[in-house]
Amino acid sequence: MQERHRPTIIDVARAADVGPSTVSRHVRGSKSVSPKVAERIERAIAALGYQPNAVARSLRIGRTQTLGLLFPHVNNVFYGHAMRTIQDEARLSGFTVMLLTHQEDARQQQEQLASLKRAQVDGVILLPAAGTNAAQVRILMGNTPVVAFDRTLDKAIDSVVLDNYRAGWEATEHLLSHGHSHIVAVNPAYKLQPLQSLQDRVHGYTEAMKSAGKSPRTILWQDADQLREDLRTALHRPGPASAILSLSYSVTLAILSALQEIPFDLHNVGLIGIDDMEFSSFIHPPLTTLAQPAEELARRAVQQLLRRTANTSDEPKGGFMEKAVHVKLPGTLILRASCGCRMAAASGQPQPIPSSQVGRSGAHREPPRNSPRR
Amino acid sequence: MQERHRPTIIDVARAADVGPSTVSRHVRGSKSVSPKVAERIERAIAALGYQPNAVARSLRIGRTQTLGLLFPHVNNVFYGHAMRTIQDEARLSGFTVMLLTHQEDARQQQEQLASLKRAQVDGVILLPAAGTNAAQVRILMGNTPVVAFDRTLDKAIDSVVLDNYRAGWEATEHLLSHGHSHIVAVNPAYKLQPLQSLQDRVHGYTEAMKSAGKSPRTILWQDADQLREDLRTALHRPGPASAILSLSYSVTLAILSALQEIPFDLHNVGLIGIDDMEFSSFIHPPLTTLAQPAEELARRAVQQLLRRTANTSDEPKGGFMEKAVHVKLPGTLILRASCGCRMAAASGQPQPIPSSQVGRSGAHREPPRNSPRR
DNA sequence: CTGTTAGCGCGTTCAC
DNA sequence: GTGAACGCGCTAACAG
Repeated sequence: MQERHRPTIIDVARAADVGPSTVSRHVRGSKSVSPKVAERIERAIAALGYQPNAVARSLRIGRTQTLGLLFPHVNNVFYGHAMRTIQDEARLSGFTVMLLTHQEDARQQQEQLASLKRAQVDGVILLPAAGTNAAQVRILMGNTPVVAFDRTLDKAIDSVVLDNYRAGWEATEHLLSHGHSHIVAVNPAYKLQPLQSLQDRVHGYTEAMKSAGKSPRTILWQDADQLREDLRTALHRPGPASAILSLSYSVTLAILSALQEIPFDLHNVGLIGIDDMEFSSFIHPPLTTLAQPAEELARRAVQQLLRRTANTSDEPKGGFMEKAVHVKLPGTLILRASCGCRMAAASGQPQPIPSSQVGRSGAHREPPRNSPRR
Repeated sequence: MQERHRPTIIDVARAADVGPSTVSRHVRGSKSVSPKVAERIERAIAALGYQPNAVARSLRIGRTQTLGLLFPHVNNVFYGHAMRTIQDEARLSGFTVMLLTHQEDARQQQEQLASLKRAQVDGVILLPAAGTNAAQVRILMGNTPVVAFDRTLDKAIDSVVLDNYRAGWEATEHLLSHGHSHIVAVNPAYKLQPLQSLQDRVHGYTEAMKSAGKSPRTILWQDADQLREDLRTALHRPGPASAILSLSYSVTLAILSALQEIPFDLHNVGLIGIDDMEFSSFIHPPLTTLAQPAEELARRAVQQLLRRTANTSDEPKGGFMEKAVHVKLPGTLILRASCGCRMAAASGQPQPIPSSQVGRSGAHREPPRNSPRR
């Protein structure tokens, strides 16, 4: 014999012998309810097992207290870590998070965005697929706030990203400081428009090389076979590359695979990957990486989004919405052995150092104050 | 000058000069709307950029067309893969998915479940935290269908899991077939009640060892230091262990760390991990694993859940709800080098074989037909 | 401090 | 085939 019908606020009101609005006030924590009444309500709630219907509440107040999260996928420590922090941070402000993935596909991304829009989320944190049309996103989302995460989208849309130029610069600097002079960078070859973030990393690399008087060389990764061959020649030709800079997570994976097939022992070449991996320390030698400040990025993104949602519910009269804000945070070099820091490996523990300090150490030059072109 | 107010069905009705209910019928694909009227409505929708309000609709029809997904976290290939498939599968039936994480914490899990309940999801796929009280879950969720994924919860709650007993058995068998006779299994030491799935794997291991006339030995992993020392003694004592069976993803990670610190070269010991890892092939030697059939598990879970939601909206009179169904699927041994299959390693490509075939190959004995105790 | 009333946007009878 | 009216569960005015 189970109850046919979820108890509503009215059932509770009846049971506690009060008006529905009093129950409503109480459950939302208003202090203007007398202790004795509060007590009765409390008991009624417990007795009936009442739980407020968030759907009805949302319809009434016009907000869902839900944030949409649209990521490419989740098989990446950084994504997972960011997602978790976003969830925690959102919960602190009473928001829940709805996570969707678009698999790096712009079409799927639009679909998912539409479904977030229909679900009336109060805002979305978007890690945009390559080739995303920012204008389309804006049109589709109307006045639902969007903040771009990890990859910028448009100068009109808030963003929170790694300082990619600096990341490229600093990783390169570190390799140079180990005496490597032939450093080759590996970048994905995107069919459509390339990712700005990756471009920036390349640019950081290029500038660091140039200002050290070395000539930059980039390998584009299109498929496994081609990458393997390109790496083979780069590593075996006269005046061979002595170090590799991997510009992204997926590229690092590809490089590792390729090296294994050549086969070429990682011990004979320097390697730094931008973006840390869960298993960086299990590679031989353990991989030095430039890790993104996941928590901090996540927190900033949520904060920015919540700021917008607060304004959105306002009338957009007078001041309207402020200009877009673009947050750019430095990464952290995690020194393991693959860059040439053998001592770090021997000591057992990797030595994370904020990359913002790297630039100040004697061995490194400061990168230019501002990343070029916005 | 932007529109103050999202267009509603009434705005569309006015613009098309019809009644709201006609618009409603049309948008939901009813055929009983004359072509000319349909045309007018279509135009009005496009002109206003109307999008149905899912919140209002949900309130009205009492369903949200949303499935809740509650996972421990997402930093695990299997989880990520499963999550993605669940999303795809759900979308095929017009459902969207809301993903939350509980960080292996029963308390957080309850909170998240409550929030799913409040959000009125039509069903939830739960990968339960260790120490979950099944009764509590049932009470909290009321008649919202729940299916346990990857870990069983209770015989009254639907579940879709790997055949863990068989997995333990087959992984052990494979090690035995390489001539290893001192095989040690490593299992996490849970503070609270242990996970049934892990118990089953241990049991499979134990039985396989016994029926081969060997004596099973299990190491419990409590913390890094203790594990390292236990492994050290197991590997160095007279009559040393020649192979290790890791019973879960996180344990494999711990073992890898420990081995690195001992230090002990993986080439001198056989190792199989239950649950595949993204980077299994980058370990030296590449790691043989027993992978879970993520897509199939995911699909089955969604199907089972949707079957329940269909019945739930029914009146629970007559037949009421059928008995819980428990799906158990075999895993797949992915042969790389760490188990002793050197040839597989040399050929470059790992050789996945359905574990259901393993038992039939000459070198292996059949596991008992049914897993013991339910 | 508390109860009454009127919608939020939509789907669904039920008449026409 | 089509429109009018009611209500899903809750909150935000208002009265009192």
